[in-house]
Amino acid sequence: MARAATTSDVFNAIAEPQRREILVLLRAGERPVTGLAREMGMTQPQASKHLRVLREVGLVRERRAGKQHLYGLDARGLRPVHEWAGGFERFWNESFDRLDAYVQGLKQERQEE
Amino acid sequence: MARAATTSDVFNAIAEPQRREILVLLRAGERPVTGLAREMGMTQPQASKHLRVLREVGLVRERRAGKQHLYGLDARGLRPVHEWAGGFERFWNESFDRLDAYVQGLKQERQEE
DNA sequence: TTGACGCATGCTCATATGGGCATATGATTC
DNA sequence: GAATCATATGCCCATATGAGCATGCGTCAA
Repeated sequence: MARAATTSDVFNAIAEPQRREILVLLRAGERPVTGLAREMGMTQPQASKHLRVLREVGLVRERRAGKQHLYGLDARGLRPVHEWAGGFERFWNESFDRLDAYVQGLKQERQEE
Repeated sequence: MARAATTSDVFNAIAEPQRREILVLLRAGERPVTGLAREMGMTQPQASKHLRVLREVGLVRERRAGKQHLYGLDARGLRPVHEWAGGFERFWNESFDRLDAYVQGLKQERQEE
C-alpha cells in the first residue's frame, strides 16, 4: 500500500492545499463547480475531482439546482482535526529556546504520570 | 505531479495515521527509535522513515544519547493546523437541521443517504 | 581492533495520487 | 428530438508514497 485513500480519511483529504482552499472559499457560501473552478484557477474536471474527494469524506454537500451542482460546506468533519491538534496545545506553548529545558520538561511530566 | 511532498507540509505529514500516532506517543516523552518501533508494532526502518518525515517538517526533534537517537515532540507546527481547522468552528456548530432546510429542494433525491 | 548495537539509507514493488484531455451523463431550452 | 450548457468520469502519464529487505555508518564495550 502507498497510503490510505484520500477518500477515506479527513486528514488525508485536507492534505491537499487546493482542497483546503476550496473549503475556505465555501465558507462564503455554496457555489457551482464551474464557479469554484474559476475562482481556484483550475479546470472543471480538476474541480470536480477535488469536490468528489471532499464529498466522499463528508466535508461538502451537493445540491442540484437545475443544470448546476451547488457545493456547500459541511465542516463537521473538521472538528476531529481541530480536537486532535488541540491535544498538543500545552506542548507548543513550551519554551524551546533550550533543548535542555525541553528535555527536562518532558522528563518531569513523564514522572508526574 | 502527484502530491506535495510529505516533507514540505505539516498537513501532509500528519495525513499518515501512523505518524499521528507517533506524535501522540511522544507526548509522554522522548524515545529512541527502536522503542518507538516496538510500541508502534513496526520495523525499525519504518519508524526511522516516519521520524524523518516528522523531523523534516519540524514536528519532532532528535537528540543523540550515545548509540541512541532520542526523538522528542516539537508540537509548534501543529498550531497552524489547529488554527486552520478552528476557522471552521462556527460552521460545525451550525444546526444542520436548518442547513437541511436550506437544502430544501433536494429532499426527493437525498432519501437514500 | 573487533564486534555488536542502534539508526539511517538505498533499493524495488505495488499503489494512490493530481494534471491534462476526451468523452459520457443529465438537465434545459428550442 | 436536437443543440447546448454544467458536471462527472475514464484514461494515460509522471511522481510520491509506504512496506519489506539489505546494507552503510557511527558509537561503545571488550
